[in-house]
Amino acid sequence: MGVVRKTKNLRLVLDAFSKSNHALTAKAVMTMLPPTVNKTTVYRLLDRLEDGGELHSFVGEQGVMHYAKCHACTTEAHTHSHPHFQCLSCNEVSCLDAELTFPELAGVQISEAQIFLKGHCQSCLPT
Amino acid sequence: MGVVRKTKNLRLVLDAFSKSNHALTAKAVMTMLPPTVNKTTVYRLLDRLEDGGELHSFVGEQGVMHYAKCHACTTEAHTHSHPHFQCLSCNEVSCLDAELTFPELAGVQISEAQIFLKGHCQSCLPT
DNA sequence: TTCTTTGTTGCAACTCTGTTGCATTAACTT
DNA sequence: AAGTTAATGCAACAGAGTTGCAACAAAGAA
Repeated sequence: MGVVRKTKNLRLVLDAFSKSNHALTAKAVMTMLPPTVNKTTVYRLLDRLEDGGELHSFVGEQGVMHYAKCHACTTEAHTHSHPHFQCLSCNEVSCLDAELTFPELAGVQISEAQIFLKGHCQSCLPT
Repeated sequence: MGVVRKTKNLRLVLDAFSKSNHALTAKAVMTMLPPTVNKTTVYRLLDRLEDGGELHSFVGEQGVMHYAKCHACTTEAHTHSHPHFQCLSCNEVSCLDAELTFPELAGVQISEAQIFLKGHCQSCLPT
């Protein structure tokens, strides 16, 4: 039990993430798949891929789940503590290659961090 | 136009935030109010208080909106860029008094930051 | 190849957070 | 007190995500 089958839909979802270097919502993935694919299937595929370590997820704008294929992370070391970034011009969400360390904070012991940054990406910055 | 009236419900919501030093969800606020108060009213009160600078909001766990009364912030300078913290034991969400500065990150210009940390609070840490 | 097992998909219904339009009520002004 | 305008309740709705179940398809066994 627990065997993940490499179905056509699963491959299509992975293709979608390979094509765009950005993070995608379930809704965004659906538009990149044949319209015959049910939304329940998409949610389940994303869950499966996350469990399998091929994607990681984080809460983005408006509390909507985003999924991304992280190039820096291996299946073994899945410390997705890198920041995520949304450009205020093009609205694309992407992972940033940076390790953030936190200073000692008032009496609390930190074990996880979710950092969501907003600003302007390289393509959208005035030259 | 635009006059915010100090109604009974508005005062009750503010009281709820004064009583707990933690961030509250709309749902949590509802349980602290008389059950006769409609949920729509609660959402509107929270919006009003945020517009008026008495509360600030942020996306917490599971993408759910949290509201908090921040002691460090004045009405003029509402840079709610401080981190928010959730204890993995007691699940309470609170504001941390810390200013975070970000290092230069690969080609992007950062203007906003949402930091959500998880760990263990002082009360829940083994002594 | 065919049978059987077991994982996958589609569908419909549902949960949960949050919003909107509209009629009614309550606060503030004069 | 009367008029104005904001606040409230209600019902219906919207969007993200989940669940139960029947039908289907992939992988292995015979």
